[in-house]
Amino acid sequence: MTAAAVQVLHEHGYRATPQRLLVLAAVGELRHATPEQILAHIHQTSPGVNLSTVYRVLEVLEDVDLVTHAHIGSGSATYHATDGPAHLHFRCGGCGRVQSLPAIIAEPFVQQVRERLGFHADVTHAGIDGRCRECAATQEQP
Amino acid sequence: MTAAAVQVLHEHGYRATPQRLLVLAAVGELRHATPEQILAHIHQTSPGVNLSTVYRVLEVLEDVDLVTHAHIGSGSATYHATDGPAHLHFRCGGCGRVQSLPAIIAEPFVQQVRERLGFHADVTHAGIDGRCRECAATQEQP
DNA sequence: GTATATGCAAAGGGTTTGCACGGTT
DNA sequence: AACCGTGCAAACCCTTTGCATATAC
Repeated sequence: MTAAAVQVLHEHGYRATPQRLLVLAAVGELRHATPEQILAHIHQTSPGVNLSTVYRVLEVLEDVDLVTHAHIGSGSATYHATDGPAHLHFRCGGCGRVQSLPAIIAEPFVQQVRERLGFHADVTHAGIDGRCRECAATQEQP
Repeated sequence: MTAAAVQVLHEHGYRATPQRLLVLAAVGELRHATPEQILAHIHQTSPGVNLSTVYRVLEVLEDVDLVTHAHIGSGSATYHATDGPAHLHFRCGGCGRVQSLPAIIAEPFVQQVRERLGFHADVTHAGIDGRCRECAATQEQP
């Protein structure tokens, strides 16, 4: 898969640098990671990489559609690979855990919004806040 | 209504200061305003008010449930009064306009998420990105 | 060899905090 | 009169940017 990524980068006129492949690998392994988390993961094996590089690399990887980000909660954006089908992000305000569901389940909703406002909603871009089963049960506060 | 707000503040042990009433009024008039926008509005009549006060006041007003905020797009949170029924926010990535719909239309979706994950989704807290009718038609880029 | 990426450090926006003064109760 | 709330300034986090060096092509 890393070979495929090199391919994609080249096709878009980008160079395949170690940092770019490291970030891509980290995103793939972590699923839903912030830039800081990605850097921390990379530092376990490659301590030299810089945070600003992670930001710049993520921009490139989004441009070539290997990665997307979603705004979840109030903190940093979280990045994830665009390998599988589009999905929604549910972030628990109690424990911070992020769960996913295929984006298709929101289709009736998206359809209704389009009918009523003419608005084309991208439900994958923003995470949805709430409480996971466990935290809802234990009434934890955020 | 400002008298009612004074009442609510007092009930929660907060003082009814001019700044708090100014912020509440601004939020009511502006609908969907960022802290900066709220401050700008207030400065038209009361130039002395400080931005950090706006932040602190918004925190208080949220605590007593006179105001809520939603994260829309990548910028600052936007605040709005909790007078009407809960609603969803749709932000156009083309023109930046924010439209609303009653939150009830998302109930089937919320229900389905609860069934499949046990997750209690708060769909009002995060704005939904997309394209409004006009911008979707003209294919504008963000 | 050349243009692009990186590391570093500094700047930038938005938000929070410490402190002394001022205002509400 | 007591205490809470404000203004101001500085600190803070996250993200972006300028520049010289390093590196993929």
